[in-house]
Amino acid sequence: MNDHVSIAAAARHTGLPAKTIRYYEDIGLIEPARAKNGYRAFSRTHVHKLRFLARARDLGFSIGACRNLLALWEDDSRASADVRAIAQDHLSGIDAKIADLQAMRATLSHLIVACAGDDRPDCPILKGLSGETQGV
Amino acid sequence: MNDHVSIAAAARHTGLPAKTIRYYEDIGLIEPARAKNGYRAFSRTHVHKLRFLARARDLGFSIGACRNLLALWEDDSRASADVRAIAQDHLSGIDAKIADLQAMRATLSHLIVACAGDDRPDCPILKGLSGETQGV
DNA sequence: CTTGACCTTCCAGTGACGGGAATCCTTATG
DNA sequence: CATAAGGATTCCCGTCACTGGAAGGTCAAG
Repeated sequence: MNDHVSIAAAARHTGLPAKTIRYYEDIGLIEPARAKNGYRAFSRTHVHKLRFLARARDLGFSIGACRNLLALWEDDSRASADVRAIAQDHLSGIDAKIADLQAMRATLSHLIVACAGDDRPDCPILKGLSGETQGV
Repeated sequence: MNDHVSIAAAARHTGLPAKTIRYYEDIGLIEPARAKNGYRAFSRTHVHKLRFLARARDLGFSIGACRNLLALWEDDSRASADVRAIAQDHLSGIDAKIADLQAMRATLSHLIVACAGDDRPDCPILKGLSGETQGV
């Protein structure tokens, strides 16, 4: 019992805001014990889980994916293929987002390069946004 | 009056869902006229504005940035520098996001490569997420 | 006894819409 | 003339993953 820590300590150990930890309890990701006064009491295991969650979120996994990863993490008889599938899926999503952003970046930087950026009103960026095709 | 079109026609002309057009009116981006029956009536100018918004959103500009761009677009005495500043700012944001995603991508793909992805429980991905440093 | 640092719950807001209900307007058909 | 279909309207809730803040309970120190 003595090795349980408060939410502020759990926050310090994991880098997560206390608010976020409460939220994770709300949505059923963790179930910390309660002290007699009603305060949350986090065991070492819970802190470890929270650190796992923090890292997974840092890597961009959604809460849903984190839930699945956490379940696999706790399942000693898991198949690593299941974990890999989740990670691979997420990687595909990341790649898609990168591709989208790079396409935006390309268009936008073309427009920016073409724009004088002075005090005159003539502006290729606005022209591009209003649909006029730019000469190459 | 006759050259005004319904919201469905405006949606067709711009590629925006009708719901989105109503939302843009809600937040004050456009102010379509109303027919006697209460239906929205979009002039050619409004459709043009909506197309502008659609393209700007496609390039990832936030609604706030779109509002500013639209104001500059309608201001004949604008300075192209102001437009350029908004675009440049957005480009920086895109670059930051790309960098974030590429960092995630790097970590994640290392973990995926290291994972056998078979029916055994041993899994470098879970180990990585739980904080164990992987040997290089 | 009070102050201040914690902790609790609950409610509201974020960005940019999307889904769906309940209702109204117009036109075509039986 | 009744009605059905196909649009249009407003309004409210849900999304995702939190974040901020209010109102109040708990505890150790001075």
